[in-house]
Amino acid sequence: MLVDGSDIGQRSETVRRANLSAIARGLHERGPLSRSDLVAATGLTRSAIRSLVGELASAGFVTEEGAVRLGTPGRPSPLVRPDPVSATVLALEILVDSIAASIVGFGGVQLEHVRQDRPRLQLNVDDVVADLATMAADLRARAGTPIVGVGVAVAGVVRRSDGLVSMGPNLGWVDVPLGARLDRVLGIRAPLVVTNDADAGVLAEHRRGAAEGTDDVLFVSGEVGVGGGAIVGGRPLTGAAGYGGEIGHLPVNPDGAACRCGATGCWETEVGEGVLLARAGLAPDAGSAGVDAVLRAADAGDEQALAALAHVGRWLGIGLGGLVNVLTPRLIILGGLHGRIHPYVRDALQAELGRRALPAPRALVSVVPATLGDDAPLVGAAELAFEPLLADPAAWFGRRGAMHLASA
Amino acid sequence: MLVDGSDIGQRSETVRRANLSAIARGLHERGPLSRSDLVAATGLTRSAIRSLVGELASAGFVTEEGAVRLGTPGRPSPLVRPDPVSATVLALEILVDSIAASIVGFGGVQLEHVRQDRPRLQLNVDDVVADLATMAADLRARAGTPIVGVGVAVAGVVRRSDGLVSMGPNLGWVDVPLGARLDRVLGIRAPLVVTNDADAGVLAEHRRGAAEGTDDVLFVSGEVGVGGGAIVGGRPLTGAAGYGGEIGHLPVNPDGAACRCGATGCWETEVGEGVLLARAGLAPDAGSAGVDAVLRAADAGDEQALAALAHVGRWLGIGLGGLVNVLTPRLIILGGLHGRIHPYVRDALQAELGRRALPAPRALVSVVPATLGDDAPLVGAAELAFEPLLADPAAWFGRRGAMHLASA
DNA sequence: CAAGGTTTGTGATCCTTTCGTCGAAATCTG
DNA sequence: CAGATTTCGACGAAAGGATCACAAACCTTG
Repeated sequence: MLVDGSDIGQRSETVRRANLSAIARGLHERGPLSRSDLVAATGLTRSAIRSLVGELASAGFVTEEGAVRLGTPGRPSPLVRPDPVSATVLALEILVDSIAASIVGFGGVQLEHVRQDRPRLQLNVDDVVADLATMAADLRARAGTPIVGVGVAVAGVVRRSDGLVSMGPNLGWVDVPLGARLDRVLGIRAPLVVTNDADAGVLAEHRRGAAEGTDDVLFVSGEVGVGGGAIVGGRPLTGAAGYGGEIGHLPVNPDGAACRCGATGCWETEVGEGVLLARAGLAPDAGSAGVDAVLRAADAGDEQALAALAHVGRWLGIGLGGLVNVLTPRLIILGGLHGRIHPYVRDALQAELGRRALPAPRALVSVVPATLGDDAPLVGAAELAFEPLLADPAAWFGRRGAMHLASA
Repeated sequence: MLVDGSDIGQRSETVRRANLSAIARGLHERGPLSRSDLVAATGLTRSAIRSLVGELASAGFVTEEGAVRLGTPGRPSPLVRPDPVSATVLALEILVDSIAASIVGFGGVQLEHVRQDRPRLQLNVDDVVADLATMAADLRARAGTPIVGVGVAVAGVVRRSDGLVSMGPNLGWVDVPLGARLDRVLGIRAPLVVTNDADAGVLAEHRRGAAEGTDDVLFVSGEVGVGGGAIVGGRPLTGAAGYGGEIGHLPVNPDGAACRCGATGCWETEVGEGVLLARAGLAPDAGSAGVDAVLRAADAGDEQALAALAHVGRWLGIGLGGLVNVLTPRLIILGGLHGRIHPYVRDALQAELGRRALPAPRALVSVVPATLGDDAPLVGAAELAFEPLLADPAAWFGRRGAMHLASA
């Protein structure tokens, strides 16, 4: 019997929560701000800001530093600095050829970081979970900070609600209850959220990368498969149940090659790593080193390599054209494989994009390579893990996150 | 220097606005509710509801009726009823073969309605604008109600910010400043918003049609072209600048037929009306009557008609499969042509959809025909026009909308 | 028909949170 | 050093919902 679900009745306490959240979010996303910056940013009065900042400070999340004089007249405003060790999150990443973990502090500072390259095999779930748990325990011991959330980015189709990986074609996973398993093994009493690697990637680029300040973004991340994530109107595009953005399986050539998903002619079958390698005359599973070889060959003027890149570029443009018509992003970010080959495929891509996309949306969009590299999903997972804290900082005032306890 | 843009500082007056908005929206979308229903719906106290409803009542937007006894123990709660004539909107629709106008009252009641069929020609902008103005003036004179907003749905690519129709292939329009022109001609001092017909359609189905209560919806409306609109996470999918959802121009067959948009192999070229008619052996411009003929022939077992329908059904499934992977809707609504042929293409569509969509999102989605018919865009335009009122009812307390004035 | 239970409306008062305004403090400029 | 500028800190004011007690209206039961 809800009127709107979110538009539920508001009370004065709601206001404080929202304002506290706005301040915490501002500090987390933009770094240290003076109190007067916060006044300007929120439109609240100095009195209100003082009270709110004071609350955050006494809870330990921020510190107030003596005013820095910056040459302007008037009494200088003290700097409010998010304290990185007051609240941290654990971010985990499961990609096709590596797993990684990091601990990120409030404000976005990476405090600890480990990456473990893995042979590109079908990764055994038990091994991955166990290894991540070890890595996490190690990092936590080193950092010694309270954990307020856990974010996991995985190369697969993920149901947000419970972290079920319904399908991870490149990992060989089917219906793996990753969220539940990690939650049990890690024993961290803080919210855990699992998401698709590209969805995490676009969040990362939006918060701390090429898409800062842009509210309509499409992120395409090509590795073995092609993943995608989007920000639409400033919020992540997650469809029902939190699946969503599987743009690699857009049918672009229905009578084309068979795809690992069972269909034929998915976008992935025209722009994936395997296609590029095969068309360049290499083994489709030559991996990252193979891609390097293709690019070197192209630099040297090798016809076959250039043709392979042209093919991928053209089909990138075709698929992106369709996606531009549907989603109208202002920015398309190419990550992973496609970020690397961007300089080589740019012209073919743009030509085809110009042909496929409708003029009006076409005029708005630009295509750029990603700026965060391999760590994008990890950064995004961390950002996602911070969400509960940022949405309602007051809820964390009592408990200082999960320290070292596994019991209820 | 905004912290979030929307997450701007909140104050106590924000709370009242939000609560007033929640009540107004609840009444508009659900119809009359008792005060105790509102208490349950919003989570506010009886005192608060009393005060808020009182405010709406004294502004004239709602009336309170003597309690209806419904057999349950306890004091009966008076019914709060939105007053349809207290605030109305003007909705306009420009489709390929008809234009229409209606006046819709608060609560969603259609008070006046006119539709004018037009020969399917390139519609002259001046004529359309003039005719709509006449229709609107006529309706307004008959209704005599205050207008709080104007919504326009048009079969074209629309920039929301200013109502520019950048392209209306089936109308023969290019870069028509429809919003500005209508605003000038109508002379109504109330917000005017222009939107794509399919975007309006999905909003209508979401509020008052097949998708009530479903937060992830894809609406496909086939007429001469193929339009689309989506609701994602409860909110309309409008990309940058308010373009968006042009799913008819998804490339599904890059080496296929030429599309009116200039590209080749757009979805539209496989599932549009012209394709169905041509494959059934009729003239591609036989229009609605032609479609009827095809369906009758199919009923009679005509091979060619059945094959044509099978073709469209198959390609519908292909395109929808891709869109399911990207957007993960819970419901796909087929409107216009595709709603009419749904019974005939269902099997081919489902078969192909099952093959193209990934299992997880596939399992969530169902495909149904639209329930609102030709008026869907009109209803959606009205809903959109109500948005300013619903978002902040208090802003309308003083002025009772625009009555009959054209001056500033 | 009367008594008791249940639900809701009403009004007074309290609590929370922000706003507005004051004088004081800290800095730059001339 | 005086003046201008900007901010701080603190106080009371204002707004709005919550709480509580009580009355009203309905049902059920004997």
